[in-house]
Formats: sequence, C-alpha cells, structure tokens
Amino acid sequence: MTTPHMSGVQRAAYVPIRMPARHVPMENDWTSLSEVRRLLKYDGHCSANMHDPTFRRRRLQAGRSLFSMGQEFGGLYVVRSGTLKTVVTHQEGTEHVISFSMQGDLLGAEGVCEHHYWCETFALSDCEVIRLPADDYFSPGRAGDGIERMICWAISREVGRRQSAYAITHAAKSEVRVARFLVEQSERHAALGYSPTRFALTMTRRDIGAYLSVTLETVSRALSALHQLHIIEVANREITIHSLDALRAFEG
Amino acid sequence: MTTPHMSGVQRAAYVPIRMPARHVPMENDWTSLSEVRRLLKYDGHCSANMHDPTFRRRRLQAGRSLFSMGQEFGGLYVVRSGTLKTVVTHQEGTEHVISFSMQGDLLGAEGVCEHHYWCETFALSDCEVIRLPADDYFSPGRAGDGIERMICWAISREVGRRQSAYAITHAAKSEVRVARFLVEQSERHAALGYSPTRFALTMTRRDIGAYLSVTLETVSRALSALHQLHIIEVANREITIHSLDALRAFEG
DNA sequence: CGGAGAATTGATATGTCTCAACACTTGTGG
DNA sequence: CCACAAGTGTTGAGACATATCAATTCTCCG
Repeated sequence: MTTPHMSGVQRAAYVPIRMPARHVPMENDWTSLSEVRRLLKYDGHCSANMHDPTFRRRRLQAGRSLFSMGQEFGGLYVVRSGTLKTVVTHQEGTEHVISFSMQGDLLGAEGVCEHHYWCETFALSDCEVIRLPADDYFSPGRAGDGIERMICWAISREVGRRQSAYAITHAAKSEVRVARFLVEQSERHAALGYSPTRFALTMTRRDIGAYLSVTLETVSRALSALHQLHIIEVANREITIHSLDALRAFEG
Repeated sequence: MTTPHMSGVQRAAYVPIRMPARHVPMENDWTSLSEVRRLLKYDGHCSANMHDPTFRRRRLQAGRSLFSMGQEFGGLYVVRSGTLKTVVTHQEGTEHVISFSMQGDLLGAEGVCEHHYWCETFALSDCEVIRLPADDYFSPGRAGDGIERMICWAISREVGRRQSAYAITHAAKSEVRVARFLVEQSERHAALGYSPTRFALTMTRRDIGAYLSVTLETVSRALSALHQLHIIEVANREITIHSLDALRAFEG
C-alpha cells in the first residue's frame, strides 16, 4: 500500500483547498446527460436518440486508482469534482505523468481505439467521476456504428500516438531518445509491410531534434554513438538496424 | 519560400527510398469508404448510413503545407502515401515537431473540438491524403448528432490537451517549463471560475517533475527562482501569482 | 563548378542530475 | 501532549550531459 511506486497512495497528504470533505457516501448517484454536457462545456447539440440516458457516478478517495495500465477498456470518465493524475509507468519503474485532470476533463480517451487503458489514473484528492460505459457506445453492432464511430476510433488512436511520442522525450539521455525514435520508426515501417531494419528517414536531423527536444548536433552525435556500439549503421538518411533487440534494450 | 521557419520547403532534399515519382497529376481522384477503412486499419463495422460516400484525394508536393496554425478546421485527413510532419511554431520562432505521419495516419484531429487547426502540417515527401470533410460530420444540425458526436468532440479536445502538455516540455530551460506549467494551472482554475492568481497545487513536486521531465529538485529550485524574481509567492502547495503577465512572458 | 543546405565533429559554457543534508508538515502512538 | 516516523520540500556541491559556437565535409541542384 505504500510501495515507492504507488506514491499516489498516501495519507491524504497536506490539505488542498476546496477539497470536498470525505463524508456522506451516497453511493451510486446518477447523472443526467445535460450535466455531462455542462461539465464538458460541449457547445453542440446532443439529442440523445434514446430517451435521455443517465450515467453512473463513481466516488474515488485520494490516492486510489481509477483504472490501471493494461486493464480492459470499460468506458470513458468525465471528472465531476476533484483532481487526478494520469501516469505511465515504464519498465524501469519511472513514472511519467501524462496529465493532471480537473472538472470537465475526459479520462481514458486512448482506450476507445485500443480496447485497453494505456495508463493509470490516480485520484490526487477525493474525486467524483461519471462513467460513459464502453458497451453502450463502442461495442460493435450497436445502432449508429457509422463513419462517425470510425472517426472517433481514429481520433482516439491519435491520443495514444501522441502519448507515445510524449513518452519518448521523457527519457533522460538523448541517445535513449534517439534509440526509441528509431524503434518507433522501425515499427511503423514494419506495420506497413516494409523492412523494420533498413529504411530511409524522410526528415532532417533538425526535424528529429525538434521532435525529441534536443538539438540537431545531439541527434547526430547520438546516431554516431549508436553506430560505434555496432547497433546501427548510418549513411546519411539511410538507416540499417543491426540489432533491433539491442536498440530496444538500449537505456544508456 | 525559403525562410528559416519554413524549413520544410526545400529542394526535394536527398532521395528517400520508395518515394513515388512526381508524375501524372491525375487531379481529384476519389476514394471509397472501404479504402479509408483499409488505410486506417479500422477493425469495426462501418455501415455508412448513406449510400457509400466517396472522398476527395489531395496531392501534396514535398515541402508544401496541408493546413496552417489557426486556419479554420476544414476536415480530417488520412494519409494515403508519403510522409508528413506536424509542427507547432512558437512565438519565438522555434519549431516543435508534434508527429511524423505515414500511411493510414490521421491529421487534424485536434480541429474537431477547436474548429481551428492548432498546428501546421508539411509534406516531407510527395504525398496523397484523403479528406474527410468537416461539414459532413461535424457541423451542427446534421443527422446523428448524438452522444457519439459529443464523445468524438471530447476525445478531440484530449488530443489538443496532450499537444499543449507536450509543448510545455519543449522549453529548453526548466524554469520556463515550470512557468508554463503554472500558467496552464492558472488558466484551468480560471476556466472553472476560481482565482487564476491564487490556488493550491494538488500534486507533489515529484509529480510536477514527472510531468515536465525534470527532477523534483529542479522544480523546487525553479519555483524558488521565480519567487526571487517576485513573480510568484510559494508557500508549500499554495501558489500566489503576483504577475501573470510576467509569468507568461517569462522565457528565462 | 559554385552555392546552399545537410550532416559530422570538436571545444567550451551552461544547466540539470545526482547525492546529500536538513527543515517542515502531518498523522500516529506512547 | 509530545516525540517520532515518514513523506514533503528546500538548498548546496560536484559530476555529467547537452547546448552553443565553430569549422569542415558532403550531397544535391542550378
């Protein structure tokens, strides 16, 4: 309960102002569609096809987890009150905070596409969230599975993509960032049916640097360093990966 | 055409392998819904309510821009061939690359919510993209503007949020990152009707550090530095911003 | 061939990480 | 009530990595 990893679980540490007192359980409240709209500040129409549905609320004590990495996607959540943090825990044990969420924020957006949550969300204070169940909106065969649902799915995938990109830049050392960038490129090429170990980069060193938050000289040096280690071969923009495993395992 | 800023516009620099030759204009091809599905690798159903629509294709020469920052949202794009980069240009002129896009990737996802593109997309090689027009799916009053559309909108907002968070960490100096973080928090509090100049942080220095990709000590030092400059006042987790303008303008 | 951007490499400056010590806050148990 | 424990937060000194400035080579194109 108090492992260094679950640093979110602590005695309700300090006292953030405006935190709702931890009282009156009042379990299983229901929330109307119009309140969800109000919370999201959604400006458009929202004429539910069905007779106005209601959504289940869920209370969460400070430090508790709403969902975990790898857990099956169960739906989206809208924050009604409180503050939460969403983190990705890397294999080495380092935590990367993706976002801090407040009233009206959406949680779990990357799950629509992946059918699993890619990150873990902790309550920083006592919270109330509203659940938009996956089954009702994203299971196949439901009414209205048109192009809009596909677009929704695709946008959700973008959320995950940006999250991955974001995570790459959280590596401390520049060589690790470049290594991860190459792995990412390799996987994307593989997904399109091209060679994962030999491909051409279409962007300049400057672009790579602007993507990884380092200077172009540092990118160049990192590529040279990985070459020295016999992990890759670089000829201008042509990249040959000698050991994809070594590249994946590379952590400095 | 060759300002340092538009570094994407260059003579078709080097020769990436597998780049389609720049030939046969064949303007205004049309693409079927099923090809869009195939490109996206969308696994779900997609029974268009209408009789299978077709989508316009758009060719883009290497170096050209698909859409610009601040431009009105005109629709989403799916990459059919080629590679593109999406960048955000900061006021100081520095470019931050958000993503490199390949076949099957979605472009413009943050626009659904904002009605404007928040970034600029350049072709790195000659490209073909497919346009999913905004009017057909995201204008108010169209058929099927139910909860799904609201969810789509909310997920799109998440894309923008993550992009902003991503951008914060691209500031070189840690003090600037912390300053931007405080501005972000301030604006979020303001949006909820709370004071933008005095609020309590609900997260630890460690969490802030994990969000900004710096150590907790560096966060602490940065807060102290901003205090020395009389820009903020820090008392544990209580933050008082003396000059929000100074905080916004702070660039080291 | 000459020009311009791309890329590599080196030397130095600067900023952050790391390790460490210490003060503060909060909750617990004597 | 006080001491104590544990996590939080601040500050300092030194090691280390990246940014910066600069020089050079390479590639491609006019």
